[in-house]
Amino acid sequence: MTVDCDACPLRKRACFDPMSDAELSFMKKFKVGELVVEPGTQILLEGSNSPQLFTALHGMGLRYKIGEQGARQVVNFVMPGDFVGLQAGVMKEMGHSVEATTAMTLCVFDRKELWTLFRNNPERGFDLAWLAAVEENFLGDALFAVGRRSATARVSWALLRLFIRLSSLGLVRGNSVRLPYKQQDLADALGLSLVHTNKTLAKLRDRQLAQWSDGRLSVASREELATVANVSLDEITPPVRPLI
Amino acid sequence: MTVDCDACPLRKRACFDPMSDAELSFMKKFKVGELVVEPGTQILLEGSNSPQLFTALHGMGLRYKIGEQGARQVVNFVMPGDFVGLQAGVMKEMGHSVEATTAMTLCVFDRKELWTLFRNNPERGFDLAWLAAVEENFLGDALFAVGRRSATARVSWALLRLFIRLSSLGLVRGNSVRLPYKQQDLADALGLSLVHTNKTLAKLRDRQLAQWSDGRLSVASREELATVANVSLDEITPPVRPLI
DNA sequence: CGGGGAATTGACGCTGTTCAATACTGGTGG
DNA sequence: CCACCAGTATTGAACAGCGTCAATTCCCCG
Repeated sequence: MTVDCDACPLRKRACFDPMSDAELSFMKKFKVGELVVEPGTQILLEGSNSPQLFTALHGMGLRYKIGEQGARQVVNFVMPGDFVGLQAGVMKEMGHSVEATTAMTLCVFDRKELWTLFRNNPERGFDLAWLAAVEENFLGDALFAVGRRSATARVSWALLRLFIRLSSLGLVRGNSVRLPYKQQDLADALGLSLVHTNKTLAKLRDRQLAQWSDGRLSVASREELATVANVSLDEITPPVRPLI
Repeated sequence: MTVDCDACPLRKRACFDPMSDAELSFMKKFKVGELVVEPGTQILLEGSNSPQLFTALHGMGLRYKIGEQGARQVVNFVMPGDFVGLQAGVMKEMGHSVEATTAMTLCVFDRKELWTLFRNNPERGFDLAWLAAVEENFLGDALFAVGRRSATARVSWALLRLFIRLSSLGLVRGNSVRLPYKQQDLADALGLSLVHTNKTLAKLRDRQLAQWSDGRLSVASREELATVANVSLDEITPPVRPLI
């Protein structure tokens, strides 16, 4: 009982480019199935060469790298609409692992068909390059945050970015949204220790800037949080992007 | 007096995929000229939408972001064979600025032709996605380095990565290579202060691990430097990649 | 009732920042 | 030819942001 692309709940979101009929019918062929996983499941492993590519449909996850001594760097958060496995599809292997944080369901594509995508559907190929460029752009921002911002600004930046991203997906109710990660995940994304992340979150809570507890994130004023994070709201707002 | 793609000195390098005759003839049409700039010249500006895309032919440069208070984060180093402007070509605007560190000459492409590239030359389109994926992969590594490594390991990682990269371009003579950057550039790439970068470089010099002075970098033993950097040599070695 | 994962909080100190002074270089104008 | 200057590299000293260690609490689950 899989979701038909015609009825895809993501397509209608304003944060994605509208899809032409031709593209839609191509996607229906391209999609070969669905993957449903429980929380904690590894979806892709760093260094592996998966035969399958995915687009997240429901649920949220993490992209991360593990270092020699077990240090973990979270590279990005996976949300509905995200394409997963581009590196495996285009290069030899993945540069990071992907893991489900909540229960997830993902559209499954056949890696071998990726090449026919580029040949027969150049627009979709262009879109894939777009996605890669957006990801590159984000990682540059993350690098800036980790390299050049204080702990308070860093945490503010991350929370605001997550909040706005979830907002564009239509998941924010009022001024709060479900954020099903652990403090350790955020710490590993920002290059901070768990303890200091916790204390920084407490400070933001005290200052009424952002409240994240029991898996829900509330942001009273995006503008104030942006001020603390030291970013302008529009440089943090993701562009409308293709859905694949 | 521009360089003809037939005679392109980069194409022969083993670090680039060989180019078919068809690809070669396409590149000759795609290339519309050359840009020659002096050291310090801005090539692309963050947030701008350049009508032109480039491939570095000679010389070296920097990709970087500037924050609100003038903080700078170097996002990558530009070397011969690097494609510059992908983000501008595929998204609305560049996510970072690009500047020439030395004198540079770059092949110039017309941004409007990018779309015909995807349509008429799917292999080249695929290659562009590949390049974007490689860049994404690198930024993930950089994020890991900045987020999770000590200053000594970080500097070692960067020097080793630069060294190996230049080595694959055939620029290393003996065990040393020209590295025309300032310590400030390296500091801004690694999220360190200039002072501490300087002291860390001095330590590596004392320990005979890496010597970088007067614009030349010498590495006696890649293995030892890799040990200090806490990486394996092959995870730091760039893949053979397409040249565009 | 017991156990394990996550969040929280305090104490302590190391790693890296900031401030500041010095030296060295090539370039410029008198 | 030399004084002067700006940019870069180097080094020392004081300080602080953040990491590490450790203890406690809360909560879910068996």
